[in-house]
Amino acid sequence: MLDRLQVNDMDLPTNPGRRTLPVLNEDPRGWEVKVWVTLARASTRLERRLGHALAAHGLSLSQFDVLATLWHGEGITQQELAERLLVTKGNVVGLIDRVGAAGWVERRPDPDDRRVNRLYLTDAGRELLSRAFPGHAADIREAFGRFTEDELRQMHQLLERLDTY
Amino acid sequence: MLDRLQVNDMDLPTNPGRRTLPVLNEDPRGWEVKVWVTLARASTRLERRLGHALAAHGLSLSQFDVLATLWHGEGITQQELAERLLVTKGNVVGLIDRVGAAGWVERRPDPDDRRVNRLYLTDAGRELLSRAFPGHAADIREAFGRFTEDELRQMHQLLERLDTY
DNA sequence: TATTGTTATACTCTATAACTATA
DNA sequence: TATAGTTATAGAGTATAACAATA
Repeated sequence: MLDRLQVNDMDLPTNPGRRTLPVLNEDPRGWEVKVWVTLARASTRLERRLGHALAAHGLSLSQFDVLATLWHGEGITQQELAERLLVTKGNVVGLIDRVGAAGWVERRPDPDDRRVNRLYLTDAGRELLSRAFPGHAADIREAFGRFTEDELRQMHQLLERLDTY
Repeated sequence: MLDRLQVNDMDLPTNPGRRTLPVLNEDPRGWEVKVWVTLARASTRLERRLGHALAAHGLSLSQFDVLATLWHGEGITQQELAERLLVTKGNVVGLIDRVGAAGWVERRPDPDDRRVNRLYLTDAGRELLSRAFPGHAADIREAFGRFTEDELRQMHQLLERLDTY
């Protein structure tokens, strides 16, 4: 497994197209900023690591998200996908163009509403996902390996509440 | 405060109150994947919200990170900045070019090692940061507003462990 | 009129790698 | 030889906005 990646002449984790991470710890009155900094940093580092692993399959993290979303609900519209991925419908066009060009996803016109495209995994897409997912899940489990199940439940509950504020 | 964000001609749910984004919940044996999905989603949503607020100051989240990092340690080298932001030194050149062009950061040659640049906030940069930071911190506090201090400590502790796995 | 998807534009960020000038 | 920074390239993601087709 790869712990670090040779980048340039410097050791760094990787992942394309995504943001760097925050760094500001000095809020005098509360833990909120500290928690956010740590959250963002942990998230970024995991994104880099997972993104790098997925790159071996020719997938970006965003593209993996598209495929995994379709895996759960084939036949959704581009608009629905946009809402789930928290991006605009304009961005979805580009995303689907790319995974479509790779042959993993296809648009099918909705017979009842001619404005709508419904999205489906191709056989190749399903196959790719079933090839990529196990390692991906294993990487995630490794990252969380030091937590007890109780702690994982706790984390999940806290993050759900944060996500729905 | 903004509850929804006007994106395009679509209302993008800045807080859809429900569904999980990235996207794979079916790991039969553990909570790890679920926790990661929730973590990534919460992080993404907060990034979007905070990034949008910072844009009012002409700052991207990454640029804010640069400024905030220098606020903590002016005089660091580009290489050191790269390590703190978890990006390559090549990427740092672009980052500093941009915040430098805006007049917020300057490179000064190290007198003892002529390969090295040391980075400093300009007065404008310091002023911008002191203008942008309070609202930024307030947004963060608002996002974490539903947690008790005890829960915040808990979260921080859990995320620190995750970050250093 | 409202909605779905498309197109166009501009910018930011990231990855990779070769290059320079120093040390 | 090794290190700090630069340059070059390519691509991905995002934000914004106007547009066409359809409802």
